[in-house]
Amino acid sequence: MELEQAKNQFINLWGNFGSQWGINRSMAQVHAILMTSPNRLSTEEIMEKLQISRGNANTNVRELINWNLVYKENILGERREFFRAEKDMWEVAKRIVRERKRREIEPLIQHLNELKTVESDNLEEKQEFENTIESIDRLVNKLDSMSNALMKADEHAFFGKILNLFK
Amino acid sequence: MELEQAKNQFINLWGNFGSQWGINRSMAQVHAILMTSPNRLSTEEIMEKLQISRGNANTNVRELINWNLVYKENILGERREFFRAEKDMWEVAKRIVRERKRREIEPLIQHLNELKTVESDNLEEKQEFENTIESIDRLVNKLDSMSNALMKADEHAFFGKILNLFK
DNA sequence: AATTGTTTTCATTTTATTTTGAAAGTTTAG
DNA sequence: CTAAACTTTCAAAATAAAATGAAAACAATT
Repeated sequence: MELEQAKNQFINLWGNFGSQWGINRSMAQVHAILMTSPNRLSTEEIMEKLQISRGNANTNVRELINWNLVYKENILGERREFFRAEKDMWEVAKRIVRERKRREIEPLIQHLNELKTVESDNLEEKQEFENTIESIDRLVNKLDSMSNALMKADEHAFFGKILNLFK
Repeated sequence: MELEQAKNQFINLWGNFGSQWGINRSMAQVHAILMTSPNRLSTEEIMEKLQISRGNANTNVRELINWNLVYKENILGERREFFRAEKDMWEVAKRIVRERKRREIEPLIQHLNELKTVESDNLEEKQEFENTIESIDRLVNKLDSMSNALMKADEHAFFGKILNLFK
């Protein structure tokens, strides 16, 4: 396949994939274009290549910077800003996990805690509700340990070996 | 907190959480109401409790059944259908992972494979692109092994112990 | 301190997604 | 067979989310 065509397909693919996981299409596409570009790009170039507006490009680049997936990078003697994506995908994955945990899982745990004990005359319903919340809470904590383990997996080579045992 | 209030908060919480992860709000809410109900519910009751239309209730119950998170369950002598949610949250998590893998990750792997080799005169860009795709491919496969391992984690008690080492 | 190049903001518009509800379809039972 | 009970479908409406672009803000340069 021709490179330009492949890039377009990839931008498309990554955009769709993102939106299935609650990341907006443009943000994923900006990420895609930066990931596949050998050099840093200006806002102008991003707008151009993705055919999106200045506001859209700006917002999503900044959002990617918040997620720590993209860096601002100056070019000597150039006034405008250039952007470069983190290219180590394992690093990217870790940062996404870290960020979604912070933004979504931790608040979820907070809220679940508040729902752990309720008052009611209907003992059966009360029990059922508390069981459900308790069960979700255990799950969330389990997933939390797992993700912590995984985030450290690459520091501990033997973890990778263990994973393969379960294949 | 009073039970009814807590249930409402939970429905809300679960609905929001779902939509951050690409599951639509009503579907997550139907799931929530079924998870916290001690008895199976009819479409009518779901409509009533969530204040949603018949079409909406029907569509999302069926979708949950497709995801294998909800069962149709008859009551003797009752003509209409009743629904019950899987209550073991670890089971729920496994089914969601399995389903999203099947629906989203496997097609992604397919597409990435098609992008693995490209033709271009611009060797630097070609290289950069191939590296990125390769890197994503490795990541996706790594995550795939991990999720396979995790899905079996509960069958292998010692895996859980290992996870804790990384805490 | 005025000009120019650049970034950011945000009210409005556009697009995408979700929900509705009436109609069509299906099943059950007399 | 057919009426009643119930489920499914889907075009249209409502809502939510994302994108636009012009104007404001900012920063560097003269």
